[in-house]
Amino acid sequence: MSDKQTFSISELAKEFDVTTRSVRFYEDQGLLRPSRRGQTRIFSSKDRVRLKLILRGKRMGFSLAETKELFDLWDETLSGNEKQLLLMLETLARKRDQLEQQKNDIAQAEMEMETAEARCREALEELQKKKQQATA
Amino acid sequence: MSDKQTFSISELAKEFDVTTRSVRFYEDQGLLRPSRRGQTRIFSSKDRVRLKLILRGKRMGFSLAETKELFDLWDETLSGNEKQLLLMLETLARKRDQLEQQKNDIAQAEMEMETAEARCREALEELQKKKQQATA
DNA sequence: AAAATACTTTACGTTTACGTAAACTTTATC
DNA sequence: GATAAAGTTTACGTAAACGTAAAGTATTTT
Repeated sequence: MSDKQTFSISELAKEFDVTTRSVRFYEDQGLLRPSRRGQTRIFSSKDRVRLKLILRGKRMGFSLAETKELFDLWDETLSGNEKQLLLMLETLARKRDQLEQQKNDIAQAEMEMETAEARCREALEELQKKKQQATA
Repeated sequence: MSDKQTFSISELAKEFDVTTRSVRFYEDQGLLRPSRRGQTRIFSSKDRVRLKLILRGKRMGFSLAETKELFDLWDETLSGNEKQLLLMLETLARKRDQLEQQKNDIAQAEMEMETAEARCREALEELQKKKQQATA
């Protein structure tokens, strides 16, 4: 199934639950590079991986431009010149800091949500007591 | 320092490194509710907390509308009626699922960045070897 | 061969989250 | 009392990420 070689635009759109409009937009912005049979786009499994990365990036709050930068940088990195390799390492380090920040944010949010939930449950119990008193 | 009771718009903007424009915009959208002395906004420490939450929300990929919903919901929750309490609990549960998803995304991203970094380092070592061969 | 289906390009519209400028008031400083 | 500094409202502008037609092509199904 997933080791399929090529994909139509609607196959990808369906699989990842996005519109074809979005997929075409991502190509427009240089994030995907499908080949063509006539006019029709043919997406490779590499495109598929990239689409997955794009969407994960979005969920993590990355802009398309940021994601594109990473893609481009990685492509150049593969060309194997030293300067590009070092640049990539720097970029990776910065992104890691971002991820650390996000993990902190999430941890904080989780804690606050736990205390919020606890308060809700307490308040609910209070209400139950009053109900019982009313019936007594 | 931080137990100050009131804040001017520029104090808050400076502390959180945002523009006054943004702060006013957040008020416009109903996320902050400063009082006034004449025309001038006076922010409470509650507003300050909310601003912090807004910005963390943004880093986590939340829209202002989403954050506002949470604020409003929490305000109504405090009014203590049962329906609101249950609604809040539901909402908290959904948000938790979101956080789980984000944690997964981050974990994945971290793994991929590690392998990317490893590849870079390998490629660099290759280059070093070739350099040595060239000098030999 | 007619109709439905899937794809295409072009292009204007929309929402979010502000930026930026203009014109004005209030408060602090020299 | 002038002038700078910090605040205000009003309003138009903008970048990002698509939505939404319009109008056409290509293929498949009936």
